[in-house]
Amino acid sequence: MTYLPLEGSYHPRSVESRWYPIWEESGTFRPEFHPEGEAFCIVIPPPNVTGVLHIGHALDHSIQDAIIRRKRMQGYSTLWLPGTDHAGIATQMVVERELAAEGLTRQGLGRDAFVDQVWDWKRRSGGAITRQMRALGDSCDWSRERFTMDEGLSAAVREVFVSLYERGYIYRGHRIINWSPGLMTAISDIEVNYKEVEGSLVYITYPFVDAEDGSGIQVATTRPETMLGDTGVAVHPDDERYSAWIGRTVRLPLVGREIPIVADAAVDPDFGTGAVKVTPAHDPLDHEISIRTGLAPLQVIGEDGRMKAAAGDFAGLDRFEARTEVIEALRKGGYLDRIEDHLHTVGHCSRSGVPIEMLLSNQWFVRVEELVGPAMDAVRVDQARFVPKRWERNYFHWMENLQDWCISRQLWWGHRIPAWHCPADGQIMVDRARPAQCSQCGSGDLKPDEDVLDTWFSSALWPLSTLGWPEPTDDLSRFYPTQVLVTGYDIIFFWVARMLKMGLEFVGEAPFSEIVIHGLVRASDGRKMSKSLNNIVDPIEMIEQYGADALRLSLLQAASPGHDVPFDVKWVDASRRFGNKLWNATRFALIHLPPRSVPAAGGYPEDPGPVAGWVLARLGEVAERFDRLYDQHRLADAFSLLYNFAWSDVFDWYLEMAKPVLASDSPEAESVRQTLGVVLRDLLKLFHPAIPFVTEELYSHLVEEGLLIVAPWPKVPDYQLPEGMEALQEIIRGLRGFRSSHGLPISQALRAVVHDPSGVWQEWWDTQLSFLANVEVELGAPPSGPGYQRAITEPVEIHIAVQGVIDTEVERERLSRRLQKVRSELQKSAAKLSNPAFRSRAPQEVVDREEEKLAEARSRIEQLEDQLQGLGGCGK
RNA sequence: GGGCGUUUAGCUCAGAUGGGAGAGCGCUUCCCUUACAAGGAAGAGGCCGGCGGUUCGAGUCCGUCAACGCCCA
Repeated sequence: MTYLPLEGSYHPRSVESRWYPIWEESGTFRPEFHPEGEAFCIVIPPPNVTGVLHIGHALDHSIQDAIIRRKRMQGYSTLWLPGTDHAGIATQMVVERELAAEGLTRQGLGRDAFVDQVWDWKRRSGGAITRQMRALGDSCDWSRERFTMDEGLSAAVREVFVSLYERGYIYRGHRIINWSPGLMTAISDIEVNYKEVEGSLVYITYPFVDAEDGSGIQVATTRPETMLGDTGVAVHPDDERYSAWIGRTVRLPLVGREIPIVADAAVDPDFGTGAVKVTPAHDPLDHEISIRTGLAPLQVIGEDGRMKAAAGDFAGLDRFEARTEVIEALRKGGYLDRIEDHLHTVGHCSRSGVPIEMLLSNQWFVRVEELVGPAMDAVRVDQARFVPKRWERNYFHWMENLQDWCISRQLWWGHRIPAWHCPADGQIMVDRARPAQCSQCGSGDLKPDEDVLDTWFSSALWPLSTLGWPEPTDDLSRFYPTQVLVTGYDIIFFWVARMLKMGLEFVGEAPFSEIVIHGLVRASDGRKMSKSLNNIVDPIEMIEQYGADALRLSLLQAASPGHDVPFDVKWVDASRRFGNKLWNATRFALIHLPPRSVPAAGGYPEDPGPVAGWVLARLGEVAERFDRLYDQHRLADAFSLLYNFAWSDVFDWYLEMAKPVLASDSPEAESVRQTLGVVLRDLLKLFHPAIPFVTEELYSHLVEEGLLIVAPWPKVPDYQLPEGMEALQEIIRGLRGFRSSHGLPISQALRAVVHDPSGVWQEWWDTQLSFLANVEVELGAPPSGPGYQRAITEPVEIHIAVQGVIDTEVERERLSRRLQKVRSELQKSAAKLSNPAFRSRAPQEVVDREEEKLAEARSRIEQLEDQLQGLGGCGK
């Protein structure tokens, strides 16, 4: 293969388009690439098949890919299992909208034809997600891609449903659920958005049946139309205002029904009048009260949001029209006392935007009581650990307050509930396949259940079903339980908890050992991204503009574990600039090294000189800390550490210090050149999990052979930190500061005499000072007389020949400022040390360090004062 | 009402186990030095939300108050 040199600057587009197919075709994404390695598996939180990736996915995937790529390089048999979710409601709506554009409805089409349409739609547009994932660089095993409606996964759903039913954990019940009149289906809590609404509180009198004077009990409600379905009035048992009235009967206005006043502790005496109307069919709390007090439910609002026949004169009206009409009728009848403005929260269907109805409905439920215990224990005993740990508190809190889970949905797109009804005798049969006949009456005329399952039901099985369960597959035994789950805190309840419950119930093991929780990506002002605020950032646009690497790195660096991530394009730009920097550093290396000459592993010099030794020692130190942070999933800290090391230690210091050495024919040149190669190679390796494309590209120019994606993870040998590097850096910074404050440009060469009474000077400093500070030095006694200015005092004295070019006033200011600083340091140390308690109770090493600081400050002050005095001599 | 989180530089945020306040961006000044001006060098800027406590020592631990945010009811 001929070698094409690197372009002069970094263009993410051309680099990123190249590598993905190479990686994929080389089989590196598959666990089989490392058949002997220890298994390491992450299942992806499946994105919604109807959707496109948003910036939150980009964060979620960046973290997963960063974890999986490092493990792959460490030799694990890694599997990142991709897939998508069928997203019942969302998908059905998308297709219905499409049909509507052609003037069609799903009802018109019929169930089977409609479901065919959805599959067709999925085939046409379901690939958007996977294309975007490739653009992001996600290194998942596409050969194992799964979809929740795949046959295998559907079989898992049926198996679980039937098993849970047989164990008595699934039942059909008549309970209060969230109902969307817009979509005509039960919906989950997550699909309900609570919004503050300016409503009103309506005070109504329900007259006592046995009172001649028309007196009665006053109730307050935000939903007067529901009074048509009232079957009682409840007060708190301890409420003295009403205790005498408990047991009396009132006549329901407009309807005439006689209903009792009952006592129940769930009533809030401070709300309204303290007496509440009880509508068991339309309010969960009322429903509970009705069960305790024996009040019968009466449904007056229908599933279409219109009043039912039971609403009498109001039947057929829309629920909001009915509200107005009821108020009017109450007014006419003299039952209406007053109406107050009232701010309250109303649940809206997140998909259709319509206010939801809580209503009593026949639905399928999962009883959670028995499933909760093991799922909590698994977290309690660290079989599954939340990272950061504090999220387990939220988890426990939620698990302790669980309600039975309504799993049926009145949709057509989804897993059909494996139940059959016998019209003859009403018998319901649950089975893996259609029963031949009714188990009770023997009739062969059975009707399948019309409903489908909540999408979360299949999501709850994701780690099991994607690995092949209930079949005893090789993947299942090799990769279950998985190692890490990466997801946002917003779905701990809806998803993570349910996976834990199902995994424990059916396999007896938690599906993952670590649950890495990240936050939500927010706009740079901290607000949520939303269409209405018009502040949504499209990750694909970011990729086109700045490159996937830049997007990934900026997200990873900004995402401290478990916290929300404010997003700013500026960071992406900063990351892209980092890519350019890395690019150019590699170009620099390739000036001094033949292309593809660095070994894929090892190659560290045995006996580096001070410059190479320093950077190698730092590399080792940084790599170790980096690994430690990484293992704790503190990726933001890990990559920030690496970023700063790369830019400051390697690019700003090492590359610069390498230049004069490489230009010389000193014996050190070879190890500096060699080190240049291995340090850059290791940087590329360490950075690869975050910025896979650019690192792979640069690696291909630098390293002999092999792909970076599967290159061995760095193992840096121990190097002693050479003496004198920090002192030299201090001297260079001092000289640069001196130049800067006196306006002496770097182009102006300076001469200096170095007085080194303690003999710390190292010969190699000469070259570096000449190159990095443009100062030629000679060792000698401190020169006396004018024409020299002492610039640095620690650890040596440097007297710069200035020949009258410096401004003594400026220098005086500079020194005074420094003096002030050192004096305050001295004071601090002195204060500490003069405290006898400090000396007696602090550890000896802390005291010693303080002593050192004190001594150092003293000598610096002396020298600075000396210098200032010297200045005074040359006039001001 | 219950639970959780946040409060550190102009902005956005790091600061394990208590012991010399940090990064990125922004700002000021200088420099187109042969990897990179998408760059380099120097620099300014902080009663670490308030109060109280523990401790020889608190940004860090405890209590309390305040503001903001999220979740649940």
